Amino acid sequence: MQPLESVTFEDVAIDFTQEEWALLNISQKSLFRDVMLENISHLVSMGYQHSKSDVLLHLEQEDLWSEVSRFLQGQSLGRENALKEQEMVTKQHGNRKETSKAKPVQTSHIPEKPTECNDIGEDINHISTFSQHLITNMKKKLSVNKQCKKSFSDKFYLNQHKQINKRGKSCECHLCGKAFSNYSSLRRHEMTHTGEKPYECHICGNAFIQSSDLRKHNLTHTGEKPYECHLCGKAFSQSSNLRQHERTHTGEQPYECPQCGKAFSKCSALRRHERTHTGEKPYECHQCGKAFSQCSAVRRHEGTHTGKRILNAFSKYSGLR
DNA sequence: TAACTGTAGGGAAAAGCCCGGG
DNA sequence: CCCCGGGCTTTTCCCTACAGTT
Repeated sequence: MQPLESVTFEDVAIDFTQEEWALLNISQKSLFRDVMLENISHLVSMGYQHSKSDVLLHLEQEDLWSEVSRFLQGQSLGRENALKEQEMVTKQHGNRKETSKAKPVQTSHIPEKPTECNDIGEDINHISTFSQHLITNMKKKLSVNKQCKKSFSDKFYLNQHKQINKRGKSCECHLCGKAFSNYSSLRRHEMTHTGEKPYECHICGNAFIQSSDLRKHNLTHTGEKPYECHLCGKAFSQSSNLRQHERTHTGEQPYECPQCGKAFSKCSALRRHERTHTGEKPYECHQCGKAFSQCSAVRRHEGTHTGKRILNAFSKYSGLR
């Protein structure tokens, strides 16, 4: 059995820059706290010999550090060491910016701009959207770590798991935790995070991850519709669209509302229906602000404003009123 | 009764993503 | 490992019909 010291704090750490940290609200910081404490406790429970500097590099937030520090002291430090280390902590913490800079770049969240996430290559314009995005990624990482916790119950397996990860042969995405049947699938999936799209349409410039997606897209330029309904002869560019259409013949309704049991032939119809339960009205009239659950309902309603305007104008000029 | 609204059926186009086989 | 074809899922937009309400 391999010694356990191959496990490092990096393996379970989640990093935030100070800018990112500043964008989080209280509950988000609290979630971060929970995640970090949970991860540390997993390591400690497995006999991880933590070094404070390890931990410090990942915990740049002052208030969080004091909490983690107390936790670690309670968990595994002798009273003697605790005092010594607290000294060391204060020193390092005072220099944390330098320490942070000196650290090799291996963190997953170090955006160059506060509103750009390198994790998935997304540009996010709104601050609240960005912090929400950060927290989503954090939750994803938490779920990954939770999976690890399960598998790490066996120390031998933990080491195996680490070796596999080191070799990069795991078919599990390190960003979202999704598992794949083969390495190629994983590689392709990773493109969805990196934004890499090697197949570009020479007509409109749209790019795609897979060649088959580009081919599918090309049909929109050629107007080709190779899939024909054998019942009514209607043609479609994609087989799935034909299948969708065929449900109008078969009456198949595979999408069922969990609330009332009503069934629908397509997913979007169910989504739309579900808004009648939630009361969600995402579409708003530009003129009067009235909200509607369906886009087309707003458009129809907006027409009544236009109609009124025309009527008013007519009345004005015709002297009626 | 007409106007308006809520809701649902369905068409169309397009994209994202995964799997299995060659 | 890559390419390809096939398939599933989802999204967005649209038009329309029908029933209920004001």
